[in-house]
Amino acid sequence: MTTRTRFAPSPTGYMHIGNLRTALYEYLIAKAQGGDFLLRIEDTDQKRYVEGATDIIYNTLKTVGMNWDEGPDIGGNYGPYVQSERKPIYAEYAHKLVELGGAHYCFCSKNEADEEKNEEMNIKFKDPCKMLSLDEAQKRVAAGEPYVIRQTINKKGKSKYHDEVYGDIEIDYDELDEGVLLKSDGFPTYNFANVVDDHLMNITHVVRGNEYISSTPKYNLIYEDFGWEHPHYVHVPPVMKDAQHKLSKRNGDASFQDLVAKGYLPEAIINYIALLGWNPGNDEEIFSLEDLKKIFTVERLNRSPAIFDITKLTWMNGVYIRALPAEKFHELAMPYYAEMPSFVNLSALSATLQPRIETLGDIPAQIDFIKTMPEYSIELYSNKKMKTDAAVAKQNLPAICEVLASQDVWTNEALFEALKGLAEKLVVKNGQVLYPARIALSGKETTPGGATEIAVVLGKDETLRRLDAAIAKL
RNA sequence: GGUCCCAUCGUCUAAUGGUUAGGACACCACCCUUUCACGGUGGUAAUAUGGGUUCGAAUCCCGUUGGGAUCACCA
Repeated sequence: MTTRTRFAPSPTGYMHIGNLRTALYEYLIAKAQGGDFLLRIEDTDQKRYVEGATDIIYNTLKTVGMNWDEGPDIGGNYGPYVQSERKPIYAEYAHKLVELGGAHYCFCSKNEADEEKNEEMNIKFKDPCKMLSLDEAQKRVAAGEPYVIRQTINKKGKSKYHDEVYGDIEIDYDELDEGVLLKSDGFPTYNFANVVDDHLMNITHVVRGNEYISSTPKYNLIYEDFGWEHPHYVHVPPVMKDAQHKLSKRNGDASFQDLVAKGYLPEAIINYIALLGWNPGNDEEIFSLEDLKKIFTVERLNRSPAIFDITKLTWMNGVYIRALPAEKFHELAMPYYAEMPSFVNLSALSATLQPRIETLGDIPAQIDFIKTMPEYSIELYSNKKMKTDAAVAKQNLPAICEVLASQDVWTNEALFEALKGLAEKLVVKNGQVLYPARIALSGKETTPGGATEIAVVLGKDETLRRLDAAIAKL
């Protein structure tokens, strides 16, 4: 039997990191076995539906390269793959479950059910409708009375099941709630739809957040009542924002698209979140999606929650940026160069930036001095280690200007040799030439690249112009 | 509150009864160096707690503490 997993998000807004990680694990479990990964949209709650949310799901999955084998857009043998389009199926099975004794009609209003509950929540809802005979209930249904279908739980003792991550789970049947399976609007709840769909779609491994651990026995009861085999369960711990709170889309944190907008690469994000709750068992930590497909195993999934650490993601993103082919990095950086003056040598700029940034979002702060020289104090020329100050600058800048003016080959190597030669001729340290030159060209204490690299980025004309201005300022 | 789950450096984690408790990020120091970064070397830093079991416990068992989840006509 081929392994089949599904990613079953509800289209209620942005795709957050925890969701994406669950999708990743689902994808990897399927693909590690050469199985199928499918996409199912769980839109049974019309109130929470957000326009455009499904597109975000499609786009996110596509940009990270997690292609699905079956789904709403591409079809498959087990469709439809949108739950709202499967409404008649759930109704059919719900009524069947009533016949089978696994559920019953309930005519209580929502409020009646709520009032039954103790404020301490330790009294279970005792549904009076459970006492109705099937005959009588069916008559009331036929008469058009509004109803829901609730699960019937008569079993006693302990329910047991095996989870691939948490091991054996035992929960007393008395703890289980006789929840609503089919709502009065005819839509199923998650509790029912997921069971029916996972069975009908031949899902072999159900991967989901560990908040479902305690309701899984209810689902198993439904599988049993229908005489179906239940799938393997892989419950995964949550991704946390801090020790107390799950990562949420509120508070500006970590949706996939936010991170991409901040200049994180999809490959780095995938790599990082794969390691949030899973490890390969050795010290390696840089993995492409293809690598992960080969080495992923559920045995190495963790049981405890993991805090999302943007600092480590940022480091990892830097690793990915540095590993990029120069042309590819240049292409990604281009949008950030939109305002650059025409004299700028953009490929030289990319070359100096690539080893120095960790996210693409770092670019603007690095290149701000290029478009316009910042206001700066001549104090900037002072550097103890380089043994320079404004006086040294004033002394050396004219000669620097002269040497550079006579340079025809405008490359980093050539300029560096020329200025090093000048330092030798003047019998000063390299830094006493290069440091003032860099300040004169940038007006900043730290810059991406040294004096000669910046000169190459600025081009000869602009370089000489800035040196003249600097001399005048001194 | 009932039930379920979880607990190793600040963070992600390794070590499935025997290790000086390992790695990575971050942090600090040094080296490299035309500033910064990259790269290199080194350092600070953890088994929540109390009992068992055992020759030996981070590892197995029980309690405590702390955290999380769940108890919706949300998923």
